Amino acid sequence: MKMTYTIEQLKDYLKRHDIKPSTIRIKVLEYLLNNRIHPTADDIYQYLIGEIPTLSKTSVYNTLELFMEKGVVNALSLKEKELRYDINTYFHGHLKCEICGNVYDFPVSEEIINVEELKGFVIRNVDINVYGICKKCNEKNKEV
Amino acid sequence: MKMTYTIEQLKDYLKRHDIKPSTIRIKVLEYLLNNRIHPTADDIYQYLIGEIPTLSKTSVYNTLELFMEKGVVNALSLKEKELRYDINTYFHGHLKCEICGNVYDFPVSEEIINVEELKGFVIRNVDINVYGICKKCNEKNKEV
DNA sequence: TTTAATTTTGTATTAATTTCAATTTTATTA
DNA sequence: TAATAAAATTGAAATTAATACAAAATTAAA
Ligand SMILES: [Mn+2]
Ligand SMILES: [Mn+2]
Ligand SMILES: [Zn+2]
Ligand SMILES: [Zn+2]
Repeated sequence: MKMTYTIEQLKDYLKRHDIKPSTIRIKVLEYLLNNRIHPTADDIYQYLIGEIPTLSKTSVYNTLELFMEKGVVNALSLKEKELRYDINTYFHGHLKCEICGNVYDFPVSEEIINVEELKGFVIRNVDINVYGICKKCNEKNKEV
Repeated sequence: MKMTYTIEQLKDYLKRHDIKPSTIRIKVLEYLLNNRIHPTADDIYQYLIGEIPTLSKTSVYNTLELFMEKGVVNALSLKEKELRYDINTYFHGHLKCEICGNVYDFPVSEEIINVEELKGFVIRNVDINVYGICKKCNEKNKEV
């Protein structure tokens, strides 16, 4: 894991989002910022248990719940059992490769929701999820 | 429930999708065609148990699984616990009202996925999910 | 320090979905 | 038609991500 943030930066990030910094919250934030792979709660737990041996999974869930309330992360509801979490809250779409399981970002125009049928709706959130095969896996397939 | 399909029509619908028609499959299909509310497996079960008292929930799941394989329905993975099922497999978006819980359709241009970043990807499926407040609930709110 | 507030933990619970073997129904063959 | 094979359905148990919640630990305030 590339270490690109100081503890002070992480603390400030949390404070700016109205979150009191605790060890666990700082570590979860650090993980999310340094691993932009749309991890599941378990991904985060499995990594952090190596750093905080007393960590409970409930704490990871609590932290992510708080992060969601404060707008630090978005949850991705893809066609899979577990939720994934995204520290990038800027409007964008997701592609899940059904071969390798990776979830990639791609840009989406906000124009999508400018349709007559949505006039009168209050839009709080938009999720664009694409399922298919990523470039890498596609090229690997051709070789065979 | 409006009854708009004859048993023969329902049987043909299944046959055209390479599905052997059984009583349960016909009933589930009929429910889906007549109740375009994006129901959950439990919605379907709760209604059909009144018509088929011996029905098991597993059969509803089995049927929906088969329907998905054969392209009769799509599953909607919204930000909620249960999956919903949609007999309308034509490309369109969904809006979930966070007040009344209803899920509405809206048209989406397929242009969305024509972005440079998706070149090289094989796209199998696109989900557009919007969360907010529907017109009805919004107007009800204003009154208060 | 003492007390109060907050955070973290661990266990139990929930609930949608899946698994799978047994049973029932339907189709095929003799 | 009866016997047999194949397919569909059932029901109970297992799975598992997420939640509830009270006790314990940590941190902040008085
Ligand atoms: Mn993302
Ligand atoms: Mn729909
Ligand atoms: Zn891939
Ligand atoms: Zn509504």
